[in-house]
Amino acid sequence: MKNHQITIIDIAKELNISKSTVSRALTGHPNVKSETRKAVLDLAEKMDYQRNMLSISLITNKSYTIGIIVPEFMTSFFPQVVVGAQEEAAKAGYNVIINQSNENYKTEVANSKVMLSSQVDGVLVSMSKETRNYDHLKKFQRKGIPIVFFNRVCDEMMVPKVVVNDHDAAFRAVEHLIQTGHKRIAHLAGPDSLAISRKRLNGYLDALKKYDIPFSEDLVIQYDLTLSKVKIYIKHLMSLDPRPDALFAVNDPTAIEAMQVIKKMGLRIPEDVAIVGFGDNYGSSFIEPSLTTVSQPVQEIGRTAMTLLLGMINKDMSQWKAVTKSLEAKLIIRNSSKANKKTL
Amino acid sequence: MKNHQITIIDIAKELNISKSTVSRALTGHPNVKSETRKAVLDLAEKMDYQRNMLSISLITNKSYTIGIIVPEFMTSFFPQVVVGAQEEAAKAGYNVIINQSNENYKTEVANSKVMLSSQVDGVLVSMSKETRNYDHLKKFQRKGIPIVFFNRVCDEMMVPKVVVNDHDAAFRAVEHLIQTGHKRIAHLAGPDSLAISRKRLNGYLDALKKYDIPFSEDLVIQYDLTLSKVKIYIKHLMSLDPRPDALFAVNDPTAIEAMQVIKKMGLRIPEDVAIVGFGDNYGSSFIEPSLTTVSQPVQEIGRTAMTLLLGMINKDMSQWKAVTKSLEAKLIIRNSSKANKKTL
DNA sequence: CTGTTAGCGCATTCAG
DNA sequence: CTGAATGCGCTAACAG
Repeated sequence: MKNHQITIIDIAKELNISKSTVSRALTGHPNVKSETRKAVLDLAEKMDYQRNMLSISLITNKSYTIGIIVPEFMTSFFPQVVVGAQEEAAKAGYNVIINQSNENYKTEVANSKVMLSSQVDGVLVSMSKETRNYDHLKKFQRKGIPIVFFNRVCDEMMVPKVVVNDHDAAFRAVEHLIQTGHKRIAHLAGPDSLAISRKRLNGYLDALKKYDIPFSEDLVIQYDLTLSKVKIYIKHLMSLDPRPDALFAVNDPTAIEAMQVIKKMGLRIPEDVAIVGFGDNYGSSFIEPSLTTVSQPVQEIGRTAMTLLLGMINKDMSQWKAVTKSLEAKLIIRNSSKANKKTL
Repeated sequence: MKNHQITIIDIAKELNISKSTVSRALTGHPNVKSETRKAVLDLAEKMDYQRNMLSISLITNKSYTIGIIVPEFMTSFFPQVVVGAQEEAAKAGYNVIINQSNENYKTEVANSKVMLSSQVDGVLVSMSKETRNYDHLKKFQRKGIPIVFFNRVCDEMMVPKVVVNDHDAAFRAVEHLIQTGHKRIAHLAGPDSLAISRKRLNGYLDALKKYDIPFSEDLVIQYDLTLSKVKIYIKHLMSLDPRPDALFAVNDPTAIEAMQVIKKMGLRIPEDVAIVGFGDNYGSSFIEPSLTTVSQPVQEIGRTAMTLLLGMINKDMSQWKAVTKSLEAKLIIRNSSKANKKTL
């Protein structure tokens, strides 16, 4: 267990010079004779010296670590965002520690405590679907630790956020269904606690409104994103009379689950029911029929959020701006929503 | 930028007692009068005190951080493994920092340096497909930092490893193809640098041998897992005369990519070509036709590897054992490999 | 150019 | 039970 670690002192002793000189040589300080520097560097290399970031962090009060809290890692969305964020952080010499809340409020609170005691220099957060109290997140603000939200953002907090144009994208998705002749469009929506659910729902409602399609309460179901429940809702929706001729799902996993159920019921997609999802998750392009969906610039979301965060870290708090970056999500029309035969 | 942090000193001053008493109270040391302890705890809570792990780590020479190096985050495999590993680490009070090598040797080396300077207490590694030199990983061993491999393991190093029974699973996959009447079975294999590629290839070869099917060199292509190249190989394979009647792919992404190409060529799956993949990645169950594949206990791989690692951390080096845990992967028969008509 | 000193926040001796 | 002193590995300010 005793990790005997090579330190600056070892190098100093070996070379019979002072620790500070070694430190200077190692950190590229100008005031070092070039031969001394070379000797130090060579020996460090030879002895396999690795600087101990812990002590540096302790002194500089910077850990060069960014915390990322995500709700889940099951679908391709969050891992992809993390990839983008990580790349950007690495470029700037920052490390990333990742915690997943498992869509669970308590875990999210615990995660944020971990981040705090790990002395992260900043956090990227996408909230769990359960989160309705934001004290644990506001704590970062209070402590002067920059926080940036992405995707599942917190309306209550005045901090930078990275989202996609959910409303518009949802609007266009539903508009597309309308324009291909669909009239009874159901919407399997997300929980009201998430702003993205509300925005997508509003996009749906506004599209109906624009095309004078009466809104029918029966056709909208808000659910908690537990995929296993999709079956119940779809069976219910498909048993309505008249049956919906299209479905707009709050995200791709929901849409894909719905498709399986619908296919098993013997209904044809898109002839009987057209489907549109949201997210362009992995698999959406090769499910049969391929899923019409809204594609989000996933990695870019991560990169943008991280860039925003790193910007804050290097600026004074007084200069922080609570910008909300809205990235472009665009509709990808595939086979699950071909024109409705009856009307074309 | 000035993160004014609340320290033990602040609490000590406020309560007019010594720092050591505060420290003792906070760490649950027995020798503290219970009212003093209560006062400290209450004030700490009120002042929102968070212990600074950095300094503790510096003293104890333990960072309570585990590094995980994975090749990629695009498919569902590694994120899922990480989920399992993280959960296990969290239970034991450990944090996880994740780096992806991007299937790139140099990045992997850089990652391992980061881990080292972050003073991780241990590392979980799945190597990039390019990695052929293991010095950067052996360095952990030399420094007494426990290392556990999973999935993409290093044969040269005597350390714990977590894998699945690749050979047997591949054998059974190919056996299944043979038993359903296929005779010309192609194999799109992974690069020779990865042990899993070799094991799966050997499983393929042994299955052919057992059933006296002559091995044809034409039918095996090793490739570097760059999905965009699959098209070329499949077109080539399908142009052979006689055409292969089945394909065993080294992993699911490869199989899925192959299926798309084959379908576009106008061939029917499984009638003209049966397909079997490996991994049971996300999407394999709902691609059309659904993909016969080998399912791996993904999260369990992560959990097992982390358990092994944590075990080492708490033991003396002399007690470390280089066990190789082989988890059970099992064949899942779906529609991409139904029996060959000609023979049944 | 180089050495000396102080101290980051905390746990842990050693004395009371 | 409590306080004072030491030091983890390193950087930075201060003297040469």
